[in-house]
Amino acid sequence: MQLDMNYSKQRELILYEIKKSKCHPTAFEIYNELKPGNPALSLGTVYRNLKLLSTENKIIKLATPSGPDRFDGNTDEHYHYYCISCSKVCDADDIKASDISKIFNNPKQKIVGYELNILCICEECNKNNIDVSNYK
Amino acid sequence: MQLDMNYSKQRELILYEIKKSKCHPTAFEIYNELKPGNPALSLGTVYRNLKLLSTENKIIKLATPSGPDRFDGNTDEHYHYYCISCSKVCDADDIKASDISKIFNNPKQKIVGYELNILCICEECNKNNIDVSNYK
DNA sequence: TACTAAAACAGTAATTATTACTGATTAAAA
DNA sequence: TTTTAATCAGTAATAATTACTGTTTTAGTA
Ligand SMILES: [Mn+2]
Ligand SMILES: [Mn+2]
Ligand SMILES: [Zn+2]
Ligand SMILES: [Zn+2]
Repeated sequence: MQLDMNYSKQRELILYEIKKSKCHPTAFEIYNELKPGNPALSLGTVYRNLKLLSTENKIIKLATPSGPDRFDGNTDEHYHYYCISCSKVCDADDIKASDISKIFNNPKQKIVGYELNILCICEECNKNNIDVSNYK
Repeated sequence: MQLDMNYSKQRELILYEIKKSKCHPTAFEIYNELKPGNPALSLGTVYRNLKLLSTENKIIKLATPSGPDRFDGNTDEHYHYYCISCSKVCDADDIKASDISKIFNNPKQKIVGYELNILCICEECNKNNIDVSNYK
């Protein structure tokens, strides 16, 4: 895995962990995953590298409707399902930026990207008949 | 302005302030706006009421790509431009939920809404020729 | 390889955003 | 009215994130 930026053992570890993960982990989740095998790792290092990696476009920072920021190793522009019941974040692989841009008519702003969270009840929560009247 | 929930002077003030505002203020901005005319108002009361008002669907809580939550007195489903240079949030009035729903094919999840932030350089920042290579 | 400078580290402190607690006040219900 | 429940202000606590500091690691160069 190429960093294209200054190397450190920790930076490589953190990037590898995010790339491997499919569940859009938080900084703290990444830290907890790596800590057992790397006891000297500090949470500050995780935060610092997540910020650096995202400004270098190696990863994407996701703001979700509630809770801490999440991180995504898939840097292709794509969008997310967000379950309002269990807060799970899943990729919406079938929606493309070109589809979204189609719904505009001549915005005055210069558009540089989209963040789309599709609020939903995920399959699993739906099976469990979650009462959803309290949410939103 | 009807509350349809327990009344308090502070609750009414806060709701009125959000409804009046066009700029999607943060809790702290609302507090600062109201404090001079209401010296006894506490920030905790602002947070508590913002949470209550949004669970009662009187207002909407907005998560933005960075910074604290913002609040919106317009509860019609609508979407936002978010300037990556100055963090300004503007309504995207021309995009409808039905337009967004069109771009799906049979999601497994039960969709309950969308949060779309259109990342952009706003008109004003664009005029000022903001260098944008450092962003995103 | 050895030297130097820059970057990154761990550990900790500080800051920001938000929520929880407590005893006093206000609103709603009886 | 009297009673009960909700809300308040003020404060403390928690969660998320960033900043600081002295040490270690990496990178550039002789
Ligand atoms: Mn993703
Ligand atoms: Mn709005
Ligand atoms: Zn779920
Ligand atoms: Zn701007």
